[in-house]
Parts: sequence; C-alpha cells; structure tokens
Amino acid sequence: MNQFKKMIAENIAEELENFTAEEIFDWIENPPNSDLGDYAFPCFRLAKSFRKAPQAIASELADKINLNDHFLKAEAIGGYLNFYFNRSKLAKTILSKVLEEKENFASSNLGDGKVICIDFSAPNIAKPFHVGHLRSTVIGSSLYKIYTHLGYECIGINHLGDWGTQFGKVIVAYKNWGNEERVRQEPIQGLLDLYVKFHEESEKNPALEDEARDWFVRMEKGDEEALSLWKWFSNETINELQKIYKLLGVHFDHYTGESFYNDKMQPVLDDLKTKNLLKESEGAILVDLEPYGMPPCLVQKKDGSTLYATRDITAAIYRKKTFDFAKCLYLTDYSQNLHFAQWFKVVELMGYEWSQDLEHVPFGRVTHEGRRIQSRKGTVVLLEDVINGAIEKVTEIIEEKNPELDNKEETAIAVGVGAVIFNDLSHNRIKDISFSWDTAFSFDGETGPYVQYTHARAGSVLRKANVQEDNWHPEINGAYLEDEVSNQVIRQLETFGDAIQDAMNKNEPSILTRHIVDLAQSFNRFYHDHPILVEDVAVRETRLALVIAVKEVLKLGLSLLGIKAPERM
RNA sequence: GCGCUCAUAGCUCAGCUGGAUAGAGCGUCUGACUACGAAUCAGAAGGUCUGGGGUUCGAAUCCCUAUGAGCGCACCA
Repeated sequence: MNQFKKMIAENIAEELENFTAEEIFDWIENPPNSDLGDYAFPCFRLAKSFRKAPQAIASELADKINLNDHFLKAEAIGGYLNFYFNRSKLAKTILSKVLEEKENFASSNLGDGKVICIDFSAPNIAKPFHVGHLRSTVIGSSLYKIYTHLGYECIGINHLGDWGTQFGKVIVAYKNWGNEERVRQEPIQGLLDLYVKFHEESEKNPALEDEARDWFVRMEKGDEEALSLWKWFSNETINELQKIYKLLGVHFDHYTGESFYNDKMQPVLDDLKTKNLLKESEGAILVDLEPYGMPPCLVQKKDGSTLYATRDITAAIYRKKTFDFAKCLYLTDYSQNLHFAQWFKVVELMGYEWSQDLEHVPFGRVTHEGRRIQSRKGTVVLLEDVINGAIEKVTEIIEEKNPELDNKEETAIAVGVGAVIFNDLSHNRIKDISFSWDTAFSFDGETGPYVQYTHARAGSVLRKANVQEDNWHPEINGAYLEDEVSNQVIRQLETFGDAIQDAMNKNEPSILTRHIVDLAQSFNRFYHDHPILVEDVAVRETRLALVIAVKEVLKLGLSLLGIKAPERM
C-alpha cells in the first residue's frame, strides 16, 4: 500500500466523520498533470451527504487539513482537493530507500506464510513449442516472481501433456520407422516427425490406429516395454524443454504432468459418487451443471477412461493436500474458460470451500499476421526460430554499435530473449496478440532493449563517475531534484510498488511492464536535460544517487518480468 | 441457436474498476552526436473512443441495443 496515499487518506479521514481511511484511500487518484498536484481527492461524491457544493467541501478541507512534512500544501481546485508533495523531501526519502533496499525495494511481507500454486506453460510432449506456448510460460513465470517479491511462497507446476493416445501413435511410428540416434539428438523435432509420419501412414493403413490404441492400453496396464519407451520419450523431451526454459529464465518446482495423476483419479471418482454428484448419460458419466447454467462436466468416457476435467479435479485436490495453497492459478488461453468454470463448480459441489481459491487466469490467443497458428497448415511459428532470429538481429546491432563489447554472445542472448519476453508481457493479458516478425525484432521505443539500454547507459555514467554502486553513500540534496523532469523520475520510483501490487492483484504483469517503460522514458529525458557529471559536488552526488536508484529499479523491474539487465550492450 | 470476450490515432497498444484538456510507441515530416552511450532526445501532423440509446453533477470506462471480430457449447487436451 502506498504510504503517501495512506497518509493523505488518514489525514482526510480525521476531518470526515462518516468515512474510513480505507474508503478514502480508494477514492484518491492521480491528477492528469503536475500543475494539479500529485494526488487528488475528488469531493463530488460527498456533496450529497454534506449538502454542500463539492468546491466548498474541498476548500473547507484544504483549510482544516493537517499535513506532514512530505507535503507542501493541499489546495482546492474545482471540486478536487489536490495534494502537492514537498519534492525535495520526497526525493531524498525515495532515493535513500532505493539505495538502501536495492533488489528488495518495494518488496513486502504481504504473503508471509501463504502458498501460491501456479500452473503454467504445460506443453504437450512430442509437439512443437511455438509462440502460442510462450504466453502461458512468460506470464506464469512473471507472476511467480512478482508473488515471491511480495512475500508469497510460490510453487511453479508444469502440468505437462504427457499421457494419452498420441503416445501409442508415437510408439508405433518409432517401432516401424524410428531410430534411437535421431530421438536422442533432437527429441522434439524427432518425435514430431514420427507423429507426422504416423498420420501419413495411417491414412493408407487404418489398422495402424488400432495398433496405436493397443499400445496406449498397454501403457495404462503397466506394460514394461510400453512404459519404458514412453518414459524415455518423456525424459528426452523434458531435457529439451529445459533448455528453452533456461534460456527464458523460467523455473518450475515440479514437472508433474498428467501421467502423475493416473492412479489418483479413481478415489476422486468414488468420492464424487459417494457425494451423489454423478449421473450416467449415453454411457458416459458426468456431473450435471444445468442448475448453474452450464453444460455438464464429463468425468468418464463410455469406454471407462477419464478426461481432462477428471485430471484437473484430481490435481487440485492433490495440490491442496500437498501444498495447502492460499491460491492456485491456472494460466491458459481463454478458449478454456468454460472448462475451468465447470470443474471449479464441481469442486465446489464436492463441498470443498477452497474451490474459491482456484483461479483461472486466461489470456488472449496468438495469431500470426492475423491468421490462426496451426501446425498442420504450416502457419506455425516456432519459439526457437523467434528467439534465434532475435538473437541474430541483436548480434548484428552489437557488431555495428559496440564491436568492442566483451561478452557479445551472452549479451545478445539477454537482449534478444528480453525483446521477445517484453513484447509478450507488454500487452494486456486478455487481448489477442498478432505476432509479426517486424515488431518482435524491433528494438526501438517501448521495447525490452530500450529499457535494457537505459539501464546499461546508467551503468556507463556510474563507471565514468567511478562510483561503486554497492558501497557508496552519497549526500542527497533533494533541492536539486525539484524541477519537473527530475520530479517525474522520482514519482515513477515512488509508485513502482503500486505497480507491482496492482500487477499481482490483477495477475497482470503488463502493468509492471508499462511502468518500467515509463520510468525509462522519464529517466532518458532527465539524462538528456541534466548533465550528471558536473563540477558542483553536491549536485553531482544527488544526480548520481538518482542514476543508481533508477538503474536498480529498472533491473528489479526487468527481473520480475524474467528479463536480464546487462551492464553493457 | 445459446453463452463468454473484444472493438480507442494509418499500425501496435495504454487509459489507474465513473472524474479535470483521451495518452505512448511504430510509421510519416522536422530538428539535436567536438556531449555522461543517438538502441537516445525534442517538435509537428494524426481522434465523432465501432453506430445508436440510457443511467448522473460527470461516461472511452456502467446498463441496453445494433454491427463487426474471436472463442466456447458431451466422451480431445
């Protein structure tokens, strides 16, 4: 909670009997420009209960209110009561805080003792990892970092699609046309080729389908050969996936895929039955959700096998038992909205009051230049190609602008990957993203590299000034930062914590992304307008303190998005 | 057919859960490197917030409606 807004809310609450500081806190807003102050309290809604004009209320409050020394004045303008910071004091407070707390700036103990399970990424084994999978991975990973920063204990779960008839198909294909070497060398592509090959061949020879089904039945019955092949495919793929995750800076605590729940579903079905929730219909077994305006939730097929929903319900129960989560988030695209609404309801009907802690976090779909991404139609854009392309482009730019750079390769990876992640996280979750090679590889303006560049540039000034960031205690004189441009930077630092909390409350990393772009923009303006390495030691130290603080916060912000901040680029 | 979601500058998007003059980036045009990094900065042009109603002191934001787009609705995940 923003401490300054809180001060204002408390001060106002002292003067208004019928309203609590919490209510008032929520009403405080940011004025459209700095002439109108730094925070504003609109008095319009008080007009009725006080039977006075908003303007009159505002000016009465302005006269009465007691402000602490972080504020200069409270002024009534129109129906608003506008609060003006003591810029000098604010600058000193904020900069000192950042310099002291560093990477712990804007952290909190909000989540102490609470566990958050985050189910994200969840690709299918033996299918390509394309740009569509990036969203779940990158949003989930960022939320993991944001919640952790705010004191929660996070458990990242990769609910891999590692079970099902498709494995029977791959096994058949492998036994007929596969070779071990290939699968070891490039597991994902190798297994995908087998999968494709199977479909080509099965068109000519439908008997293969039966064979595949048979192999899957053998897997389910615990047949050793079937299981060892499956396990091998699965391990090879996970190893391969981990390379991508490493590149993206993504961490999972558990790789418990669908197969993990095979032996745990029957007790859940029994439980559903005992609770009288099951109905039979056309041979299948389902939970009727008609009273809740939803189609029924199928939990068992007529051939006796289970479904997606059965596994999700089972997994949720398992996770509650194992981790005792305060919240469990599911990151998938919005086409699964109904599915989640259905099985959340089933969990509720089972009498588990924690069903309300299950939360689906949907996001928009990725299209490629307006068209849907489909593996079959060749419109698929592989994540690997995107990342490699970005890295290549960055390498070119480095060769052109900074050929003397020491660790070019490492830097190119950090910047290229950063561009890809940042691009994804700068959009509102729910909106569809139209992927285009041009924007993915553009590094000007509101992009990851822009923020990284700003960070590197700040580092460059510090090197020139011969300042050891970690071990330097500048004399900060806020009076040198009262101008509009400097103050803008200070305000961005001041509200950084709000952005993090807002991002958490809405499960929306883009709020944070926006904020650090804004910070980078105001810092670049500051950098342009104010020489930092000036003769006057007092001015110089104060401005350097601001540079350190901005650098620190940009680095922190990027890290919460899962993006690295190289010292040079 | 029923349900959910989205529609803001030429393009890609913000707009703080109803507030003060609707903001950025890209692209276009024009300026700024003998400077602490030009992957930067400054300026200009660009808007009936999809159309139409309503709610109220006040609407891009809430409600209704029309249009357009995406998604989902029983044995895939």
